[in-house]
Amino acid sequence: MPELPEVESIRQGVAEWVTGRQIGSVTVMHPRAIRRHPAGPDDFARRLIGATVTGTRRRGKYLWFPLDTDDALLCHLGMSGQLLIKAPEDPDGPHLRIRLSLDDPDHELRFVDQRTFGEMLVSADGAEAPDEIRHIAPDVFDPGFDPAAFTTALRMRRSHLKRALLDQSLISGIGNIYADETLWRTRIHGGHPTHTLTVELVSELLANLRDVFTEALAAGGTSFDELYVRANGESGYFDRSLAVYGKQGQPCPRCSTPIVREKFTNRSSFYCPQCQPVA
DNA sequence: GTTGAGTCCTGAAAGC
DNA sequence: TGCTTTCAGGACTCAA
Repeated sequence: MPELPEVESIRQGVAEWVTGRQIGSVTVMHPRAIRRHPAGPDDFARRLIGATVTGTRRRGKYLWFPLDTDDALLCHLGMSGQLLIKAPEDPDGPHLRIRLSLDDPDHELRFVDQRTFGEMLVSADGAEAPDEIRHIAPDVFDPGFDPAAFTTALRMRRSHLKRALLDQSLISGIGNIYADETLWRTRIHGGHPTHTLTVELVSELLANLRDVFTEALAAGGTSFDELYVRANGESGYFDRSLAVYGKQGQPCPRCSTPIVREKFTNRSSFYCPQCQPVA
């Protein structure tokens, strides 16, 4: 499940292979992969063919490839999306959704997505900042991220903390795994009312979030199965460092109390009932 | 503004 | 063994 560290690992992995490369051909194997490109696969391909990729950028879980046409190829990996650099002669595999050939005879870019929650689209004039993600807030590593503004916005919410952390219009890049890990490090329950949070606690939360992301990025991301791999096909190994996510019944690394799993906003949440008492 | 439910989808795992 | 059901997740929509 790609969250910020996984998406950033993938961005770094594909950058050297696509930057400066001209797109040769585009094949859309599954229409759902471009469902937010309403003009259809022919238009999708027409806008890409002949364009040169000028870089790779990311905001939260979205990444995009600015093009020399001022358009951008925007991508969200959803639950199971992968961007892979492959040799053209490598077998397609059953979940190949989009293939982009480059002016590099030995490599091509493939969008592979088992569960088809991921998508690509061409954003018109989106090279600098695609319109389609203008509602996505900066992530914690974005130079435009304002901790004071985030703290104010969070405390003005009448919601629960975990739900707010997963709201990409408030802060981006956080998914279920890193939300649970950050909450555990901050010793706070996801159901904590946002309007009762102190400034100091939000500051501690953000510091822990940065730490979790930084450590995960250094590990190449979290891989539970083959659904997340880096551009070179290798798995990340941060799952070995997870304290609570997926650890129900196992001892809390801090106090040895068994980790609890419960449904929260239609998602599984994992927490230590001793370290993170219900608010 | 916020919540909760529903939708999309696939494949593994569990249940029968 | 084979079929059916459940589950996992992110983004989005919609009714309340």
